[in-house]
Amino acid sequence: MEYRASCTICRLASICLPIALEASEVNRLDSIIERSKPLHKGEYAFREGQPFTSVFALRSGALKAFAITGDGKEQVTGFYFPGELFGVDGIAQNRHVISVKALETSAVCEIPFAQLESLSATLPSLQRHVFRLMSREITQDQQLITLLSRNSAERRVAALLINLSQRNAKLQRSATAFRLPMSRTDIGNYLGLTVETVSRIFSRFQKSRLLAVEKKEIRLLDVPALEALASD
Amino acid sequence: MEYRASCTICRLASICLPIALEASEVNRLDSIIERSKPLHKGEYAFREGQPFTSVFALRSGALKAFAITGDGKEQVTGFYFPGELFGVDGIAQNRHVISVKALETSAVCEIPFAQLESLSATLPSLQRHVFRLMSREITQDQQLITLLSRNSAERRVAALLINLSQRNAKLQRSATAFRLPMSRTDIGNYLGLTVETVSRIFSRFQKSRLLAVEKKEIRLLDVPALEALASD
DNA sequence: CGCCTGGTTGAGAATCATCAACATCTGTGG
DNA sequence: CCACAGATGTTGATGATTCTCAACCAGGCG
Repeated sequence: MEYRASCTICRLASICLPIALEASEVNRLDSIIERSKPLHKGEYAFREGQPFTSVFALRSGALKAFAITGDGKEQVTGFYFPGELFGVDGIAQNRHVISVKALETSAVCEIPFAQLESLSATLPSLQRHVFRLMSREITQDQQLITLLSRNSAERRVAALLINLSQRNAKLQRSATAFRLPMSRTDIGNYLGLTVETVSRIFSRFQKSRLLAVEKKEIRLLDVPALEALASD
Repeated sequence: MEYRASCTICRLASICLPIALEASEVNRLDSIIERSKPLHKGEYAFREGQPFTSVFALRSGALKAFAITGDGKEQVTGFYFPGELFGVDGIAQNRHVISVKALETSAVCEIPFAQLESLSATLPSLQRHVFRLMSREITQDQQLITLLSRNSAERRVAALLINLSQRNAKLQRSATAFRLPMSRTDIGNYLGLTVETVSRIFSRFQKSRLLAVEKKEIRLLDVPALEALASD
């Protein structure tokens, strides 16, 4: 069955945890990774409050991360695509502070953290890589903070589209035509906007020929203009 | 001179890196830490773009972290208080992606990262602690994201005050009366608000007896009400 | 003393949220 | 395979919150 795949043959190996590891080291990493059956849409990788035991890597599909706020509402804190690591939020307090659920059918690799820790201690490049992945998460969060802080709705949406485009490119997929795996509601929630505003901006961008929207399928028609909007 | 102090006698040892280390281990950590002369107000611990070589711990004073946005403006991403670790933003790309400068005279401990890495490999509890500190940074960033996402100006300010109060408490300082080391402009920038709005909210909170403001000195008069405002 | 930075307050303008109606899509069971 | 219900998305009208512009005040420093 497909989900028994090993890191050695995973086509994401070059952007996932095994990066910078020797073949023999990959095998050692591989041996501690658990691959369970795929997550269907709406199923959870883990939930907020749950004890932290593992970090995860996404092999296929798409996920969203979210927390429940004081007043019981959902707050989307991020989306994950193949090759990306998640679950490190739980290290600090030994339990997860966010929930992660599947936006579509997704395959995840589970990496028991205790074993990753001991393995890291003997594989300096792995240790460094784990540090690096966590640091990247910090960088991304800070970029989102910057985005949410006092930027117009248009800029927020443009920035998200450019970001998704870049992540698609990294996966050797089209940087200009892709499917948004998340709902408009999730996008709005993530960007600190209402659904209505997101919808209006999509319409506006479409009218001004920046992109073509057909339900969840997106085509970026004027990437430079979107980049300008996103970062000016 | 005071800045030659060692971890062993540092009163912050219990909340800083040495936490959970044996005495002999603390000595090994201590031996790699460099303590340079204090940073004066406005001086930098490091600047955005600078090669990443070390992480830092703040011993005294207060710092602010910020990035420069595409259009050349400052974006404040956080404040640091004694016992807190910073600089881990640089790990991912081997150079710093934010700048950190002193809001007042501050003493920092510099920890060369290469040495911290090798030491971590032989001290499991240190490795775990570094992971933990990075994870905490992620958690904090995500809380800020949640705060910035669609929350009223009042809630943002209340949440910051509560957060500062808690961090003060952790330092054995008063949780209800403290000095804001940062300017109103910095607060606004951090919270995604204009200076004027911050100022108005302080006035409003003062009028409704939630707090007493005298320039930078703050007294929280009704912590429960502020907490309710912050997290409802 | 006067300048400059940082902070406060006011009035008007703009952006985005809210409320509401309607359209479309999904998937479930008949 | 179709019909329908609930979820998801779009569009419009209105209003609130916060930004912008502007004046003014206080304190620190040459």
